[in-house]
Amino acid sequence: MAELNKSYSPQGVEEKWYAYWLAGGYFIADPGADSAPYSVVIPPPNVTGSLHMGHALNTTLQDILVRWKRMSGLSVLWIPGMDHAGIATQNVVERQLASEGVDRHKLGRDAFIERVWKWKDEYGGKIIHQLKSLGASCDWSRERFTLDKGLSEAVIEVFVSLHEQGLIYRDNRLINWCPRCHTALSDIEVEHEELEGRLTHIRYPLADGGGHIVVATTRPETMLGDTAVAVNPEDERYRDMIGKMVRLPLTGRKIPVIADDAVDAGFGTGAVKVTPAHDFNDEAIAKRQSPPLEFITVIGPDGSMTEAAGRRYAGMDRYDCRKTVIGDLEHEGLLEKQEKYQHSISQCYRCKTVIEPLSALQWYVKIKPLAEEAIAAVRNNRITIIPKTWENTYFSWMDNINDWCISRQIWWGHRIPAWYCGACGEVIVSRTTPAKCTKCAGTELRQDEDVLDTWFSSALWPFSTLGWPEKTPELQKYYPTSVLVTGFDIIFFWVARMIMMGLKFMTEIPFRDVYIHALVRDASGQKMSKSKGNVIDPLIIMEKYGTDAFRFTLAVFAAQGRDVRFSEERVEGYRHFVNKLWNASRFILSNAGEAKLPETVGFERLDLGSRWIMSRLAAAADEMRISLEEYRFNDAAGSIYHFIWHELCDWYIEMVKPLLYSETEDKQAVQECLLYVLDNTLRLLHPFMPYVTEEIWQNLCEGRRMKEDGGKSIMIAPYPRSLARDAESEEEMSVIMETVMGIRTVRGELNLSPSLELNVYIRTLLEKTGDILNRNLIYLKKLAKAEVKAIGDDLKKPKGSAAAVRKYAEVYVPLEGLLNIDLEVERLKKEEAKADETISFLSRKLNNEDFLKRAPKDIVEKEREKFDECIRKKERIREHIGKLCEARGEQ
RNA sequence: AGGCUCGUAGCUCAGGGGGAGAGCGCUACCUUGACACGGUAGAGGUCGGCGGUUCGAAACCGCCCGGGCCUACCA
Repeated sequence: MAELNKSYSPQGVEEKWYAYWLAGGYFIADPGADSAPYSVVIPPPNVTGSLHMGHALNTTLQDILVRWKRMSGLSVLWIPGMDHAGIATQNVVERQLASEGVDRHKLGRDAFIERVWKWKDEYGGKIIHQLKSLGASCDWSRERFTLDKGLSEAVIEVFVSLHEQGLIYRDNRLINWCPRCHTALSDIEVEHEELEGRLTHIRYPLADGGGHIVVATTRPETMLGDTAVAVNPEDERYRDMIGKMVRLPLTGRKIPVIADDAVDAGFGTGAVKVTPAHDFNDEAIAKRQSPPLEFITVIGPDGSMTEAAGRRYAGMDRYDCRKTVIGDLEHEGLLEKQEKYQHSISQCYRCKTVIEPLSALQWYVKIKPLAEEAIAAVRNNRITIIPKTWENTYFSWMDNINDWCISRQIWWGHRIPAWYCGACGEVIVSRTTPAKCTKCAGTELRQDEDVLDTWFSSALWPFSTLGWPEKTPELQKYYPTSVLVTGFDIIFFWVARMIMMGLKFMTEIPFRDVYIHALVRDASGQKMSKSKGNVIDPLIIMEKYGTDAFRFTLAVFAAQGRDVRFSEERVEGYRHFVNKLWNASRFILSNAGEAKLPETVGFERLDLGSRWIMSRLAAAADEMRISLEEYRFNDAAGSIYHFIWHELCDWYIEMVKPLLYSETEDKQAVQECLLYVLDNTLRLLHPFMPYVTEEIWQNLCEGRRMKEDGGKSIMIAPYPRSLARDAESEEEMSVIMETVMGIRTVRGELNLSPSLELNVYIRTLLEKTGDILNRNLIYLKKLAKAEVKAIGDDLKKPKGSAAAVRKYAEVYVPLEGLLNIDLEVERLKKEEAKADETISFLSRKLNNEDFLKRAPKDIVEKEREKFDECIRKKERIREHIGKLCEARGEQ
């Protein structure tokens, strides 16, 4: 065996084992396997992306599940891949072009797309390497990209098929337009932000000269496109004006005063200017009127004013125009006032540019019929959302869902499979490029210039990545997938749409569970963002503390329903844990002698400590399994942490040292037990800390495996389960532990040197105690540095002794010559006071008739026992104090 | 405006009807042959406030205060 270094350093280790796993093909799924499937599709990161904390958490949690299931014997497939991120990627490449003084229109569509692919090959997919360094055990042989040939075919199939079923249609209405990205966006791609703006009050003179009507607006520049002023029909103030005309300032146009219920008489002046072409509300009002109001588009796709805005304003940027309009109104004496006003503005989720509602012809998915089934799937628990509280979010969105605008005016993406006939205007939607018009047989066909929303293709991800529409073995074996692990921010973008599409095209849910994990924030709870400058780069953390410590920290933080506040100190803390494990392993391996790693260890030949640690190992394994089954990653991590540090290291390793350093018959059994426990511990921990566990495990196995037939890697070693518990040794061990801690408390509280061996007398209070202690004196000697002088149930406390009073026993430490007795008296008085508090609390409770009558019997019984126990304890403490005072008097 | 969520040790957070837990930090002592990235013993908390339900509330319910988030077409 190679000598292990004194402390663990991850450098080199991580790369080595990742390469080893890849070479061994351990990540690769076998659809032909007999074992039950467990499959996960990664939420595909953007091709433009680089690893952030969110990815790190997301990937770590999936990897934990996947490694755990793989070790548990399931046929595991974890599909990785990336999303082509239409708008984001196009933006990146357009910026690149701009720096060369070119724009995409100059370049032309084909050349541009070629350029994006080139970019993708060169820079895209950085994140894939980063996922690998996190340890992600994805099946890279099945990596997919949303613009792959296969996935593109799936997209076309779905589009055409939905169109055939009347679920995709084309319509002209207001859309969310990003003037910078130059494309339409769906409702959920728009972010709302509360900002302080201004509410401008403008006078619109009545055309008949009889006064004016004041309207209030946050967007004065749109007045140039007003086609009405609306008031509430019930509003007495304006009732007479309905039907009259007003003169629209700065334009000379005359527009009517109309009535509409949507107007809130209590807001502003109670009169609203109506700009149907630039406001969603106004559009609705316009369409409700009969005849419908006119739409005048005064702002163009680039965010500047159109000719229709008037010669003075045409070509102006919309914000410059706002200033100009206000100035002009003021000049004409029509500006009533401007007041500060808090309101929310809509911005593009990619570039934060303020959205401009524009009227345009776009493609839509008719969503209600799809949503109904998707709602039902969650309602009937065919799909479980964990934590359950996110179901509310899902339902409330799905219940109020609007049709999905899926066309984007960009080039990078799946081009819409629709063609327009130049001769007759027919729209032909087709899986293949049509040769001639289906209506007039004209050959002058032009394909739609637009591409589909990126999310349209990612909605198909759970089955398109498995080969659909082909009937592949993968699809057969691994659909539906087992779980989707993701953040809440994309419940709408994906989860909901994946469910709709899965149900529609596979007639089956896409995943059984949806695990919604937290958002990673900075230490003060702020969302990490580049603009705030509070981003912590996971790669730097991994470099600094090691990937294992980082992953473990994420897992420990990942409690359900709460966001993660990331703090570097905790990563450091868990790096210490990695090092602790490393050193414990180092100890075990260097003290295992010639022992082989046994496949099982029989309890009968083991000492108490070994039986105890075996039982505790079993307990930890059970806890971890239950926790992982319920996606309680933090609890699973906590269990193994506690086991390794506070049971294996603090107690077991310490207590077997005397055995290992001597030549007793028990020695080999202990060595085997140590190896066995280490082996199982590493396997339990492996899903959380893949690298260090592999590194140690390989050292452990070298030359020590009884059989050489398996064990190439810990990642395919069986996950421990159903190990045997042993209640008796746990019970016995707790007697030892209590006793040891009693002696240590005396030592610590009285400040006796750790190197000083103490003479100890023990009075046993339970029948079994004496026997247990007598059989295990060696542990007391080692763990408490105590020489036990006498044990007995009628033992008298030696004069001038300190005492520790426990449930099973009282421990006496004669202090003669060790220190002054005053200190011990003081300490005991503190204990007495504590006991008094407990006694008074419990007696109040036990004197309460209602409690005795109504509380469950076993609780009452337990409280009574506690009370009795406490009374006895107090008596004993008093006794000790008395004796010490006596002794002091004699001194 | 609705909805969700959080408030527990100095800090970051678990827990959850039967007198409070972890990590880090802090104090004292300790270079004991795995580990000072360590060991032992401690200190430290009216579990945000007020009501209610209950024999019993930090936990369940209501209100309030204070954070955070998500939805929504009040111009």
